[in-house]
Amino acid sequence: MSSHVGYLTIRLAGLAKESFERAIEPLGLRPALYDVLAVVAELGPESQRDLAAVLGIDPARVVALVDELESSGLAERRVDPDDRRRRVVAPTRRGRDVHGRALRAARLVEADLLDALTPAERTALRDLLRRTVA
Amino acid sequence: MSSHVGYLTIRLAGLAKESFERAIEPLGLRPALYDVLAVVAELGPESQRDLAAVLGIDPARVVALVDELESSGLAERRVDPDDRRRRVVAPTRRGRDVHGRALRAARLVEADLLDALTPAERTALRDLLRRTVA
DNA sequence: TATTGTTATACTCTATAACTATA
DNA sequence: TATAGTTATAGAGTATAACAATA
Repeated sequence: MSSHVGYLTIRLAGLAKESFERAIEPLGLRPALYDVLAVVAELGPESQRDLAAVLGIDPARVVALVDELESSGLAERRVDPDDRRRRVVAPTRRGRDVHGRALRAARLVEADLLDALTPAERTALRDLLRRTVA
Repeated sequence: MSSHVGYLTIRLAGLAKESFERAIEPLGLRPALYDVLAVVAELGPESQRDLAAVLGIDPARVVALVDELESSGLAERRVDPDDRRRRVVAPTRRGRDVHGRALRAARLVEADLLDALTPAERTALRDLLRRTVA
């Protein structure tokens, strides 16, 4: 319909998100769960408050997401001995494994998404997007 | 966090959508309402079924959206005399006016979004996105 | 008194199926 | 019987405020 950058970006984001959802669904993940798992797997254990800050979401949402990760055995809460109000969220061994699989799935989705572009064009697109969101 | 195209695209789409929502909110529109109004204003009157097909949404959703456009005086339903099951949706004069204002607001949002890029880079980004979603 | 996490509530958006009226 | 539109219902996702435990 329109070929404005805003419109095209929203459409491409929709495609990317759908493909990503399909790719991580067999791992028992949704994008929101992936985000939490990725932070604790890549940045190391974090308190729920810090997780909320990093992810830019409300601390109340983190509760339910960590509940899910915990009940599917991908992460666990540990009470911080220095401040017993804090629950530090850490990935389990299986959580790390699933995170690795999800990362690889994401790379495949990305390659498929950019199928029509040459390597040089992919780099150009990435750089333009990076400068625009910065 | 990540600089994958998929992630950057989802972030940029979020920014674009938020800015667009803020820009059209004073006009009494949300993105879904804007989409319907844009189709009837740009492509001419359409049946609700055709609207659903063009927009890629369920006909049941169109009902509520057209209800809203109608009650805010931006569009109106007319029974098709040739097939009295069909309701043709047409913009009112005020609907056309609001659509024009929303379009201009969208152009400002777009310019603001691409502030960091040169004109040549904006064109390049648009072309790369267009080829990727195609 | 302030902060961390939790619970409860409500609100938006959307998907689905059942229903009506016309054909 | 098939189609256009409508209504009702339920589900996911999220925002908000009140609450309990700890500092």
